[in-house]
Amino acid sequence: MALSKKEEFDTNDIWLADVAKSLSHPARIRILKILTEMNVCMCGDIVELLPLSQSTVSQHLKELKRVGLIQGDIEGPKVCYCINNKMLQKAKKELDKLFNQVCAC
Amino acid sequence: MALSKKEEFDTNDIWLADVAKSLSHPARIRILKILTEMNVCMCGDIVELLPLSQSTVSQHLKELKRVGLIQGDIEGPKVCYCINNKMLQKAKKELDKLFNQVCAC
DNA sequence: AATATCTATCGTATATTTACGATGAACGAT
DNA sequence: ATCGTTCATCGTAAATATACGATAGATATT
Repeated sequence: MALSKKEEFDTNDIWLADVAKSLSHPARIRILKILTEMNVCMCGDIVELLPLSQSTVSQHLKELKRVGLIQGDIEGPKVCYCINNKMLQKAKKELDKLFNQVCAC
Repeated sequence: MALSKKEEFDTNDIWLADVAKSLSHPARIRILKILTEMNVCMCGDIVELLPLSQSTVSQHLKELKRVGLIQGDIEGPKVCYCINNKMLQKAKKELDKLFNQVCAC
């Protein structure tokens, strides 16, 4: 694609698009739900619940961490993942704002 | 990537992920806002407002049409694009549901 | 110190996305 | 009938995403 033009858009639209991107794979939506149900859990727990390899799950976790929707705290050899409520609230708020702008809801 | 595993997930999660994917580029978020402001408009109008070529804008419109967030009605040589309120409402509702599930909002 | 466990990262293959110019199809106007 | 306008699609190139196995690093346990 030569050069991405994404950066030429509005900062907030770029951020919203980025949040949407992090939600754009069913595995990552499932991971958010799992982390909510379990409160906290390790990568290995999630691997057992998904039809994906450990390395692939790790990549999906990385993507969710990148935008800040989840956190990972190292606990010895394990990594304890959990929801980042603050960022999810922000995401919800901004998505709501978008939908209120573009849709007569 | 060999084979995509997306289809092995829950149908609703797949749909949500697909909606999120359609929102995962700032150009497409901007297009939704433009269509709301203008009520209806042609592809050419949008091209003038974005730093992208006509063919690229056409692709983005196609992606939004694919998930049903917008509609395109042919009017002679022109195509009249507009917001699909019904689908945006559904998207908003389902995203709300997700956030209410995964976040203590 | 050696071992087992857990997870991130590397290397790799393939699929998809993003971007553009060029072309062609559809239609209105001359 | 020809011309101009509008837009989708084709062909193409490069970037990014998805998936896996293998490996390496970190830390508990023995």
